[in-house]
Amino acid sequence: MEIERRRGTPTADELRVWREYVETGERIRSAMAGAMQRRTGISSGDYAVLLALSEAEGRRLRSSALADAAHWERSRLSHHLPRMERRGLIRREDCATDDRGAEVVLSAEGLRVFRQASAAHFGLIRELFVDALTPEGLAQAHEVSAALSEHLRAR
Amino acid sequence: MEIERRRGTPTADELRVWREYVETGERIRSAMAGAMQRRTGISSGDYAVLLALSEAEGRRLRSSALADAAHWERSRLSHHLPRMERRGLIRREDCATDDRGAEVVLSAEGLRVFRQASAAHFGLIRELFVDALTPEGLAQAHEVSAALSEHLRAR
DNA sequence: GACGCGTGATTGACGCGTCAATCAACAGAC
DNA sequence: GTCTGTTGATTGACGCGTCAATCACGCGTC
Repeated sequence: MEIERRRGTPTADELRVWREYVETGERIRSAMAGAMQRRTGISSGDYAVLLALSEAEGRRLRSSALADAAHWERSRLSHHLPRMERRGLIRREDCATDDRGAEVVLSAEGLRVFRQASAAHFGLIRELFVDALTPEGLAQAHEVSAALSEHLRAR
Repeated sequence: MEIERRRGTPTADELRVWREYVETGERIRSAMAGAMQRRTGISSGDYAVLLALSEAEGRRLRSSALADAAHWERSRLSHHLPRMERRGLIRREDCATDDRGAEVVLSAEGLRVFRQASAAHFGLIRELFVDALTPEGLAQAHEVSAALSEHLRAR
């Protein structure tokens, strides 16, 4: 019966599509990360932080706000920021209104690197993703992602 | 802010689909990894190694063959195997025909864990992926992955 | 003003991944 | 036999990510 069948092991076809989906995604992310590193010297993580800061009021954010903006755990940020600070991309300042808090500030160098990285990032999105797909393909990618995403959300 | 379309710069729509694609993929992988860890106590990496070994002749492989089967770098394997050995999932033996080589052998415990993990793995593929998609959605996922994959290959 | 609790942020331990360097053993040329 | 270059595999340094524990401050209550 159908309900019963749906609960079982995926078919060979379904498994094949799953594997394709996962492996392709992995290769694309890895290609993106590698090319960003080579072309601009920063990682995807760095880029996410720089992006969030560049869009913030005064190019500065409380570190928890930064974590929220990038969908990161705070502890991940606490590990990552010292590495970026060491390279002069950001600096941390004490928060005026809350002595517990820290503010993360985009440095001039960080802004410069970010602008450069953005161009590379957009170029790579086109090279790796957009150029690979027809307009219908892009629409399909949207539908598939939306379906998967909605299913995850509703879980 | 005026958005001037330049060669190489994706449109807002294209960017949105890209972001959806990447973020959804990330969430699915992370959900898979987390659930596997919780339900079976092993990571995706462990699973890949156990899978390759379980399919091998005599449930043993030269470590380079194992690396190839899992599409891993050898050094990654060299770091990973001691962790798995410590937990009794595999053991390493000297290779009879080549004194440089090592053979990785699936232990009885490793096989037991693998069988259990396989069931969980298949179940999760259905829960996270197959159940989210209609048959047409599955076909679309295949087409999109194939197009992206082919584009990457041809790059 | 002292106590208790929630919250902002960091730390340490550990797993995971890549890269470059290393080391040991093989294989062919001489 | 011994060079020489190649191959199988490991190591160390470092970046990255999560989890649990911790520290420091803010704030309401008494």
